[in-house]
Amino acid sequence: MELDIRKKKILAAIVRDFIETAEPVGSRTISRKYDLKVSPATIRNEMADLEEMGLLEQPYTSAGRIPSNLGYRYYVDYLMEKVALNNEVKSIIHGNIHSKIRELEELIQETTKTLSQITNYTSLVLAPQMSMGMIQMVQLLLIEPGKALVVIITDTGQIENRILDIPEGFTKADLDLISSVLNVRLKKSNIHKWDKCILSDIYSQLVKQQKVLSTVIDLLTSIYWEEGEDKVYLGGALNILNQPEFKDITKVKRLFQLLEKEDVIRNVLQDAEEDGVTVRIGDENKYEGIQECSVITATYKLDGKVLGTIGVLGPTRMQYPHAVAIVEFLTQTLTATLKKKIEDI
Amino acid sequence: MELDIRKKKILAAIVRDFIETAEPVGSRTISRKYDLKVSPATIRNEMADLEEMGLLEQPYTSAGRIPSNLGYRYYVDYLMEKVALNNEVKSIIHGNIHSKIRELEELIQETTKTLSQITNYTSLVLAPQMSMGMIQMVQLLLIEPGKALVVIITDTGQIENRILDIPEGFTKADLDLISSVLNVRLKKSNIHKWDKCILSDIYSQLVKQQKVLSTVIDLLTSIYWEEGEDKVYLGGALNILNQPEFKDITKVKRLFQLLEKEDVIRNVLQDAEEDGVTVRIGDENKYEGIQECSVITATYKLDGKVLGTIGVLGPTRMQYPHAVAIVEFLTQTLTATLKKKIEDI
DNA sequence: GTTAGCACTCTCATTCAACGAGTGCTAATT
DNA sequence: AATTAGCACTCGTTGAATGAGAGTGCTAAC
Repeated sequence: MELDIRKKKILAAIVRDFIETAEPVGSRTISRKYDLKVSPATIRNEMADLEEMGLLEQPYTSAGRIPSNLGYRYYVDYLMEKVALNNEVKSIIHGNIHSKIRELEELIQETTKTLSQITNYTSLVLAPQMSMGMIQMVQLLLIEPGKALVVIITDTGQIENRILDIPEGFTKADLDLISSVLNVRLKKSNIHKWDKCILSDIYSQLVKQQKVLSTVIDLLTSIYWEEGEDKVYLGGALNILNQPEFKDITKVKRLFQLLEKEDVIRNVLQDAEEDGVTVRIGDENKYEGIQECSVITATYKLDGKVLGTIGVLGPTRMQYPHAVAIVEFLTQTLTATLKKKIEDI
Repeated sequence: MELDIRKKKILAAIVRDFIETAEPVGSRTISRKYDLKVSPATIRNEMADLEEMGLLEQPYTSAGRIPSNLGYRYYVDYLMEKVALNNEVKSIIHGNIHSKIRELEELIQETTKTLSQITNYTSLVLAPQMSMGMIQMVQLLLIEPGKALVVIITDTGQIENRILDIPEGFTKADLDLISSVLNVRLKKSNIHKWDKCILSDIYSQLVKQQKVLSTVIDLLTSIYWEEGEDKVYLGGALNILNQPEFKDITKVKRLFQLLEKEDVIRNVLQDAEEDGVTVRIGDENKYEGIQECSVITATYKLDGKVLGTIGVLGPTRMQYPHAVAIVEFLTQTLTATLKKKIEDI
């Protein structure tokens, strides 16, 4: 859909004004507030065109216009200008999200809180349950024949446990041997930096226990990378109540009933594109209850691999430029912080 | 405050009617719906008296009456009759809360959910973080001189870890010895049933390690009894939105902002009396945001010791008899279920 | 192509009256 | 002395009428 320059300007003005005021925008307002150097009458004609194209809507005859979902989409795709975050916001983000936070869990909680606070929308975050520390100790224990318990202590003091199937014949001595070799080789090492060298070294020392060993190594890695499903974080749900479109309690209820379900949030977030910021406007969302809302998402990464997603949820009448900028900046900060943490260790 | 029989009847009728309809109750309604065999005029006189005593209020001149907080209090203390729960409700409770649920955590979650479901109010539950299982394995590991890790596996598959200070001189061999003795003696035993006999037996076998041993035993016990602060559970928060008194979004917001804070819920619940059902009506509650609400609480126990508290929160215009009955029955069921579980093990 | 002018539409807030539910008081009744 | 019928009065609610205001769409002029 190609629009001439003036139509673009008018559409942008209407979207901006409506986002700001939540009131239908009239031709007069536009020609007064945004200096388009044309009379209201001209703007009216253009608005009629834009409505015909499906970019604008009229709540009722002879009210002002409001953007349709398509209108928002056009605005987000072609009209919206990138805003620069002011330094205050940046410093809040940097103050809250920094590499001194030791565990991923905490980092994510902080992110969730920060995101909802600075956007004034509801924040959604998806994160793997992953530990960031390095190994301080590994110990394999025989629980019963064929079953071993692997205990890992990280330098952050976290203790992780896993139960492992082992060959029936394995004795306590075998496990102790594996434990001691692993301890010597892996102690104080960052699991994200293990390389072929270290690993083959270990394998050569434990030829006999090779099979169990590889399972244990997999296990150690898996503890750091993922344990079960990604966890969902929700912040600032009450911010929704500040939006005039949610002064009706039944809408609030419908939305909250959705947000109560972790699956829903998970699905919403997994809808994000791998790169860049994704904006889902109104009925572009799959769930009925959030089709009066927009969701802005982006992923954060570690070693080029997508770790999780952050997002904000607000009314379709959302401060897109601002929210997009924040989501973008926050994922970048998060990605950078994670990278720094891994390197620091 | 002593009331004559007729006044009591009238007060009870007004409270009941208002709880049901949420509309101010008039003299006519009472004489029609509740057969008091007196005319509206008489009832009017009585109502004027009751208002003077502070038990009733008039929203505005010549509207009907509604109960004041004091009126509810009188109703709850003297007028309300115990209702018997119908079998359907009982069987739902018994279906959800039973001794086959292995872990306390799960039992409590189920309780929270059930409570909000059958009352249609918001449920609040306070529970210790305590494990119900018996020990399958105990192992002490040397992390570094002076520090040991205690790993406990319960029969429910839960794994618990604690770090323990030990004398510097303690060797791996010492710890292994303690581990093996504990394992032999405590395996498959229910920690809630340990008696002097078993313990002194263990102590006699480990004279040398006595000091560490007693720490370990304390530790084992403490894992089962408490680890840090009691945990707060919240269920059916959205039920609040069904109440006509919360059709105003600002009230909803104020309340939700309170319920977001675990401390608040903890305080509200810790306000419960140790025995029986406690009802806090309106401004009897300490927090301003819930002074338009009532909270009904009761404690559940294990071995005569209070373990935690359950409660429901609703508008002051609450189905007191029903809610009290449910809270009472649910704590009894919970207490009985816990007892049964301990015995069964 | 743009704009001024104007009639028209629709919402919103206000006013007003009628209504109804309910009270409080008085006087009559039991 | 307690109860009740009767009645005037109060106050919120409802619905209709009204006018103001915002904004449109169309036409004709620029």
